[in-house]
Order: sequence, then structure tokens, then C-alpha cells
Amino acid sequence: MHYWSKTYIPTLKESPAEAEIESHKLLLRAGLVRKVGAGLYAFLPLGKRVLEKVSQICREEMDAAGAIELLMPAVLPAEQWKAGPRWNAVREVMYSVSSAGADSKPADEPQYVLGPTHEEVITPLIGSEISSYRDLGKTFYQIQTKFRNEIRPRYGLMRAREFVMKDGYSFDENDENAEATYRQMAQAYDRFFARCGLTFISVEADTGIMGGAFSHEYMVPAEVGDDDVVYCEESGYAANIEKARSGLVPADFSEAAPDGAIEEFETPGVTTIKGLAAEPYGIKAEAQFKTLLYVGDGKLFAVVLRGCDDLQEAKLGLLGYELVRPATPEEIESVMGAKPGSLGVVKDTIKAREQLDGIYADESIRLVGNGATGANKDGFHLRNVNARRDLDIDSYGDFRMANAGEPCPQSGKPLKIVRAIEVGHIFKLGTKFSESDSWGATFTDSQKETRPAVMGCYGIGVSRTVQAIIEQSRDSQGIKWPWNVAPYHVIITVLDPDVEEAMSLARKLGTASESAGADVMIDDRDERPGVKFKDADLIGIPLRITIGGRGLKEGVVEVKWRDEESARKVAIDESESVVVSELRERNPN
RNA sequence: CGGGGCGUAGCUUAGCCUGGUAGAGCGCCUGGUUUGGGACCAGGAGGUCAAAGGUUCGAAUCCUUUCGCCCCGACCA
Repeated sequence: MHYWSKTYIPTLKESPAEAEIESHKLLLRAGLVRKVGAGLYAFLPLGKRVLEKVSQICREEMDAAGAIELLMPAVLPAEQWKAGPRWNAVREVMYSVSSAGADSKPADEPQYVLGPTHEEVITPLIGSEISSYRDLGKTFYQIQTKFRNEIRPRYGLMRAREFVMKDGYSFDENDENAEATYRQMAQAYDRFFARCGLTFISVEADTGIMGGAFSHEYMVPAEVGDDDVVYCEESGYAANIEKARSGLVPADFSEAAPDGAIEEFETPGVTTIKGLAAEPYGIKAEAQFKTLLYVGDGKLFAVVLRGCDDLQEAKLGLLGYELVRPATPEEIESVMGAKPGSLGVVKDTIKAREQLDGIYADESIRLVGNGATGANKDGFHLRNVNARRDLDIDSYGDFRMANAGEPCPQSGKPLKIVRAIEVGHIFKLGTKFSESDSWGATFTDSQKETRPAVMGCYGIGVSRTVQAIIEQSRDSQGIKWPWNVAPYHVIITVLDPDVEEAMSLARKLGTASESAGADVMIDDRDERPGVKFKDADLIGIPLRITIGGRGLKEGVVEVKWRDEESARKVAIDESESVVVSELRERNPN
């Protein structure tokens, strides 16, 4: 049982100007956190309690799924990361420590880095411990502060530079076991987010710099999210827009036959899809081939799409390049022979075809049939270009951005798109990390052969989850904490804390509530009733019990759940049993 | 890193355009009256106007630079 006067909950009437979105405002107003710097937050007592509740649920679900908790350092030798498979990609987001102590000299290269995630640490750590297939089938996890130099911290805890993460890593003997572990973790994630009181969906996701075979993200639908999720209610298909497919090209689609010979025509000053769609040309975007040039690991390559489609850059990850960026106009001109705006991949029109590492096309260009594209000559385009006959395509794939309304790849029904916050991500990694010669995780199997462990990794943004809960569970008065993550379950608002009769009743009801598994706060501050009511609503405690002089005279206390409109009067002699039974009813545990 | 915006008391901000020595509300302190949805009255403390440089008789205000923060884009749990 805690007393408001003895803890520290600095609530604010007005929102600090720095907060833009509701959950961020409420974090500050309810006295949960305070900003120390951009993307750096202090958890005040109330916020710390919520963070601990969420962490504890996470811990329970991980343990229940058979994962084993450990704790690794956050300060890590840079050498270990340099030896890993993604140093170049990952160092961008890592804080580094180049020296320590007054006498040390700054080094050119960092000596230490602050851990943004721990594949590079746990793989050699566990790798040196395990040697037999009998040791395998192990999943480890930790709940720890992570550091990422986010280019743009945002929205409080939503994207912070220092944040609390649960990161888990599994090591299995083979693919089959690894996938079983993956499914088990997915179930644990489902239970975790459900226990946090969140409405969420798990979606197919891009693996990003993590690499690996496949992955799923856990998404909380919210306007303020950073991701778009494509989904179909009919089939249950759901994917991050970075990964989402659409059933635009039917399986039995047959391409149009050539419609005549290619014709070159003059298009002075026309360098956009829109320009070619306008008069006097009038070629619809759907009937144009769009050619985009990128550089992957120093090598130029082309991607061809329909004029009406947008490239989904994340999908270029499938091509296997480590670092991808758009090509510069100079690079483009030197290889294609024309500036952007007049590009195409019609055979024999590319100035230096041999310098293109590849020409990739989205499947959907088959829908175009005969279309128009750039002639690789500034100011000229080509028409009657037949995709199959004329384009110099190395391979087809899925590169376009899916749009709402397009057919679901599974059910054919229109796809929907919703904004969401990513709160968790699980990866089937495969052997990307474990197979490393220098520090991998290998074992001897029952056939006496040495093989790399098949890994998976599993992240939950614990502090981000706290804010996602607020974003999803609030009203105009403040936060409405779901039971399991509420910093306190019951707040006993004593209007006259000087009256001993009131305080002793509060203590009695508090003790009774605790017996029903509730965490109890007694608001014993010397404040006016309005202040206490507003604060109770703001900090979002599920149940408020009001003890006031008026009620004491009548022989009643008031019981009000945060999600109910009004309070109910309960006779004092019945109050204990009523409160206990209502708490037992609400308490899901 | 590119684009936009903002830094005035613990918080929200007025003043800046058109230079003349900083004002309010909330919060805080004292006293009084109050006491069931962010009370009222009286008094009080609190600001090197982000920092540095410049223009000027005079700069919160104009100019330059730096720093910090917020928002939009690329990245992530």
C-alpha cells in the first residue's frame, strides 16, 4: 500500500510543448517520464512501475515458453562487432566509446560500442559453450537498455536513443527445430501483447539488416505509428507494406502479343510519367515502363516497374546487396546514355549494358503488355514496346508497393492498409551469425559432423510497448491502464485525510484490495477533491474508491471504475466485500 | 543528413514585424476565506529573454555564428 504524499507523481495540467501526440503528452502529464535529452528519458516512479509490470509479464511469458534469462553487458568490445557479418550496416546506429579515463588518447576507431542488439555478443558467447547437439534447443533472453543513435528520435518513448528491449536468441540443431522454436516464441508474443491489454496483429515483415529467412512483426494499430500494415480480413493475410504482396497479376495471366514494331518518338522536355501521360502523348501511366537505377555495393542495377506503381525500396533487399542507394544522375548517364526521365531497358538501347549488374523487373509489368518507355536518348521515348519481346530483363520479382484495394494474394478480396506501431519483431535467422568462422556457434551433430546452429532472434520494445498501451488506451481525461500493466489497480481517494475515521477506512479497504491481488495507492494529499479526481483519472488507475465526509455521514463510500461513467455508492459495512468481489472479477490473474 | 519551425520564470506563453531596460496564467511560498470534478482574496519569491559575437546612445526585439529542441522525409523495437 502506497501513499501519494510519500511517493512522487508530478502531474501537469498543461502539456509541455515538446509533446505532439496524445500518448507522449500523457506520459509527461501523468508524471511517468521526463526528458533528459533528445530520445533520452528518465522514468519517474510511476513510469518505472509500469515499465516493471510490462517487463515482468514479458519475463513470465518468456519463461513459460522455455526461454532462459541472462544478462549481457551493454558496453561491448568493438572488435567483436567488426568481426561480425554486418559491421558496416550496423555501425551507423551504434554509439561508440573511443576512449575512457583522463589519460587515454582518442582512437580513430572505437574501442567499445554500446549495444544496439546482441547477436554479435551472444553468438560467440553461446558458441563457445555449446559443442554437442545434445546442448541445443536453447533460447536465451535478456531485458536490457539498448542504445541506438536514431537519426531522428520521435514521440517520447516511441523512438528513443536509449530504450528498454527484451531480446531473445534461439539456437537449434536444424531448420525444423528452429521453426518450431520460432512458432513457440510467436505464441509467447501473442500472449504477452494480449496480457498487456493491446489490440495487435502479427504481420509478415522485411528482415532488414538483420537478414535471415523470414520474420514477423507485432503491430499495434495506431494513427501515429511509423509503419503501414497491409491486411485482408477475409484470409487473415497481413504484412508490413515493405513486404506486402498483392494478387495483381493473376496466376493464369497470359501476356499480350507484340502489337507492331517499336517506334521512337520525340518527347522534348518530358521527363516524368505524368508528362508522358499528358497530351499530346496521352500514354496512361499504366501503359508505361518506369526504369529506376540503384547502386548496390558499388554496382549499378536497374529496376523496372509500371509507370503507375511505386518502388518499395525494402524489397530490393532480396537482391542480396549489403548497402543500396539510388544512383546519381551522373552514374546513370554514364551507363544508360541518358539522364533520368528518358531511361528504358529495351534491348540494345543501353549505352553500357555490361556495366549494369542486373536488370530486375516487377511481375506487374507483364500487365502492361505493349507500352512506352524511355529511349536512353534525352528527349526521346519508345512505343509499342512489348515486355517479353523487347525488354532486357534478367529476372522478375516483387518490387512494387502494394496499394489498398488491390486483391489479396490469398483471397482476392480488396486489401486494406492501416497505420501501426511496431512493438515486436521475431526473426528466423538461419545460420547467418552462427556460421561465422571467427566466432560462430557450431556444434557436432549425431553423425559427428560439425554444423552451425540454426538461430532465431526475438525482440520486444518494452518501453515502446508502454507508450503503445497509452496510445491505445486513453480518453480525454487521461490514461486508462489495462489491469495487468496499471501502476496501481486501486486508488483510494481520501477527501479529508485529517479525519482519522476516513484514513482508517482507507487502510482497511486497501488491505482488503491487496488481498484480492491489487496494488493500492491511497491519495492522502491535502488537496481539493477536484484535483484528486482529475489526477486519478489522468494517471489512469482502474478503480477509484472515494472516501469523503459526505459519504461517511451517509454511511457510504463511492466506487468508480475508470472505464465507467459514474460512481456507485456502497454502504461502508458492505464496502469491503463489494470491493473484493469486484476486484476478483476484474483481475484476470 | 535534407526541408520547415521554435528557444522569454518549473510549465503554458505575450512582447519581436515597427529597438527604449520583461508581462500574464498555471505551479511554488505566506496569511485568510474555502472544501465532492483542476477554488477565491491579499501579499511574495522566481527571468544573465539558449549562448557568443556584431550593428546601435540603447537589443528579448535587427544581423551573423554556434548550440539545443520539435515537426516532415530515409532507418528501427
